[in-house]
Formats: sequence, C-alpha cells, structure tokens
Amino acid sequence: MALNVERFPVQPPSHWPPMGAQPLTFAASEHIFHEGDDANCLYEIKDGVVILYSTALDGVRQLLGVRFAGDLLGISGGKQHHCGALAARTTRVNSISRAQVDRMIDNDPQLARRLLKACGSELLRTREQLTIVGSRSALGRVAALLLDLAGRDGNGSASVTLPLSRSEMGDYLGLTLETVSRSMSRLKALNLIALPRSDTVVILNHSRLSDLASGIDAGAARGRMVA
Amino acid sequence: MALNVERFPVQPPSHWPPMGAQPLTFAASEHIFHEGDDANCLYEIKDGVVILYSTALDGVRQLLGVRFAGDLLGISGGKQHHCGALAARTTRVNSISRAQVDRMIDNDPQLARRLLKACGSELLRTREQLTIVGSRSALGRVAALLLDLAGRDGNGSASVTLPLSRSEMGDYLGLTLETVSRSMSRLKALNLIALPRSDTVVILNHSRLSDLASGIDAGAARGRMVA
DNA sequence: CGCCCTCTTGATCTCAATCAAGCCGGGTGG
DNA sequence: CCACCCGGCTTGATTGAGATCAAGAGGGCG
Repeated sequence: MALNVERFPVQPPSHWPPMGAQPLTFAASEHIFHEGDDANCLYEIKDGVVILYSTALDGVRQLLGVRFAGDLLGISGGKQHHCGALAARTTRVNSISRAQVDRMIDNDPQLARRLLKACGSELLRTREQLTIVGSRSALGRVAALLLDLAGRDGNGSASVTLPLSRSEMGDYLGLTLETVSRSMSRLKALNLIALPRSDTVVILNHSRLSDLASGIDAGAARGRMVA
Repeated sequence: MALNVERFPVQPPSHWPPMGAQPLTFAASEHIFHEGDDANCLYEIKDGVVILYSTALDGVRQLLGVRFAGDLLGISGGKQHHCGALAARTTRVNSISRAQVDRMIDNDPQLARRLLKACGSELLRTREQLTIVGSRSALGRVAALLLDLAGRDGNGSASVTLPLSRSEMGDYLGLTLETVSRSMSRLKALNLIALPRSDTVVILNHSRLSDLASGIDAGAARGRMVA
C-alpha cells in the first residue's frame, strides 16, 4: 500500500517544491506511511490533515501531532519512519525522494535551511504538546488542543471542524475518550465553546479558554458541572 | 520503545567543531542560556549534563530533556531560545555563533546534514518522552527515565549517578516528587533496582524494568508494596 | 553540634480511569 | 419513507492512581 516512488531525474534546485515532486492523494483514514516503513520520501502537505502517531508495545497509541497544509512529513531522519502518518480527511501531498533531497542539499544551501527550519518548528510543536500533556489538567489539555486546532486549520473564523474523534483527541492528550467528552461538555456548560455538532466547535471565549490552556484559571476546573 | 540507546550516531565532520568555536565552562546549576534569551549561539556539550526546560505562565516547570556529551543545544531555530538550558553538574561546551554556522552552511553541505540529523534526533527523543508521559503509569515513567539515564550517561555499568533531583524527575515525567520517590521505593522493593544512595541507582533487572517502561507488565504496578 | 535541604513515608482527598448504560445521527434495507 | 442498526458520543456510578497535606529521617556543611 505504501507508494512506490521511483528515482527522479536530477533537477536544478533553489525552488520548492522541486520539479520531481510527485503529487499524491489519500482518502480519509488512509496511511501516507506506517511505522517502520522505509523512509524513502519526504512529503509536503498540499491540503488536508495528517495525524502522526506511534503505537507502543502494549498497543496504546500516542498521537504525536496533527499536521496541515504546508507542513512537511518524514523530516526526522532515520532509515525507517518511526511513526505512522494517517490522513484524517482527503489529503493531497507532494512526495520527493530522500535521495533527491539529499543530492539537492549539495548545491542549494537554501534548501538545507528550509529543512532545518521545518525540523525546528516540528521540534517546537512537539515540545509544546509535551508541556501540555505533562502539566495541565484534563480541562486545560482539551482547551489547548481546541485552540491549537482553531488557530491552525486556518479559516480564521471561530468555528472549527474537528479532524479528530474523541478517542484520537484522548490519544493526543493522554486522556480517555470519556474524559475528553466530559471536558468538552464542561467547556460548553461554562459557555467557553459551543458544539453545534459533535465534530464542530465554536470558540466563544478565546481568552478564558487560553487561560485554562496555560494553567492560569485553575478555578474553572472545579465546581459542579450544572449550568 | 523508550530506549533505543543508539538511534542516530551523529558523526561530526572532520572539521567540527569549527575554528571559531569558543570553549566555555559552567558550574552545576548555572544557566547556559535562559528562556527568551537571544539565540546567538549553538552549543555542543563537551562533557557534563544539561537540563532543558520551559516554564509555563502558572509557574509549572516542564523538563524537555536531559542532554549529554556530544549533544547540540539551541538547534531548534527561532530568534530567541524558547527553553532554558541548565548545567546539572560541571559542564563544558563549545559555543559557535549562529551567524558563523549560517555562513558555513553555504559552502559545506555536510554541516547542514549534521545539523539536520541532530535536529531529527532531538525530535525523536522528544517524541519518546511525550509517549512516556502521555501513556505510562507512574512506575513505568520512572522506569523509562532510569533506563534512559543509565543508557546515556555512558559508563556502561549498571550503576548510574542521577543528574536530577526527585523534583526534577517529577518535572520531566509529569509527576510530583513524592510520586517519583514512592515509585523508586517500589522498584527497589521489587528488586529491580538498588539505591545505595538517593542519587545512585543500580539496575538489577534490566529486562523487567524495560517491560515496565514499555507498558507491558502492568501487573507489577499493582499490589501492596510490602517486600 | 545543629541547621537546612532533600528525600522518604504516611494519611487523606481528588481528578481522571474504568465500567456501564443510553443517546444521537447517519446509513441501509425492507 | 420509515424502521432498524451501527458507530461514535454523552452521561452516570464507582474505583483507583496519583496529588496533596503533613511528619519524620538522613546527610552534608557551616
């Protein structure tokens, strides 16, 4: 199922995506690559949403990130992909062979800089996720994830269509799906969000939500959930 | 999954560190840089131990990693350092100005590759930490950290001098210092480790410890702590 | 010797996990 | 068109792991 990518002819560098880039389309819940697959390619998301995850020996899944248009996949190096990449909805990517990228680095320092930057921002995002998972209450974690998704899926409006199920949100945040669901209900009861559909969130009170997400406002976590 | 001791052996090119490298020494608990400092330099650890951390608005500290000889600091890009770097014991580093590194990339693709690789392995380690914090029990998290430190501080023996206090271990793992202490006591009671001093751990049963760290062996977590 | 700091251990409380029904919406087939 | 079914979501009841509060114990240093 993994896409076989052939050798590409050597291309003059200095622009991105390179000439040899191969456009590919994935339907929702198809894999771009699996954990352990040979890492032959880099991918750039043209549009859609991709979930990065790894699975532990005990079967527990940890989501390592949610990636959108413009993000690169497979930059972390290594012969094999150490995490899986799953399209959360119909997603188009450009794929470029590693070998070609490697060749291009030789005569295009700008490309190296771009990759370095992408890798650095990947690192930054992962560290933020780690901070959230390591030090926030359930309510704060959910608030942080909602704000992140709202800020990232781009349309600028306060309404987000969630690309993740409750269970996936749980795997992202180190929580169970029930706790995620309860937290969403609580945020709704607090009038910080609205939930017109279970996969659609409207941010009603951005600032209080982000206080929760940063761990200030410990108070809102407490108290009976009655409206 | 936590502990591939050798993920990416990062081989410096023959001319690393570069000519302009500045050797610096830091005493225990001195900062190499603070959160928010201008990121003027890259650092390479010659010897010692460095703790990376960030502090949230509510004052909670999250340790983002523990770094040893050979690791690079400050590769994640950005004008400012987004995390602090603290020497856990006497530590010597080489510092190289970013500007110089940037210049060198232009005529040395190998350098770009090395940085990319270092950044990738940083990413990998952070993802492993995230997985541990997001999906393991307290006992498993502590087991994973001990194995990681044992594998990394190098001397190969089963005995490790911990570079972290209980409180720092807690901040690394998303636990309180009391829970860390109790978990260590439990591991000792289970005869998986010995604690000749509170800062010295001897690994007695590597395989069962790593089962705990991977989430297999959920059983050991349960049960009264009596020997 | 005595102070101070960190670590250990104990008792209790709380938040999130677990176990267990319902509920809602969307799709299918009669 | 409606009845049914199925998967994901919500909500409730209970349990339990880890946080919190609170005392000691050990060890290093002035």
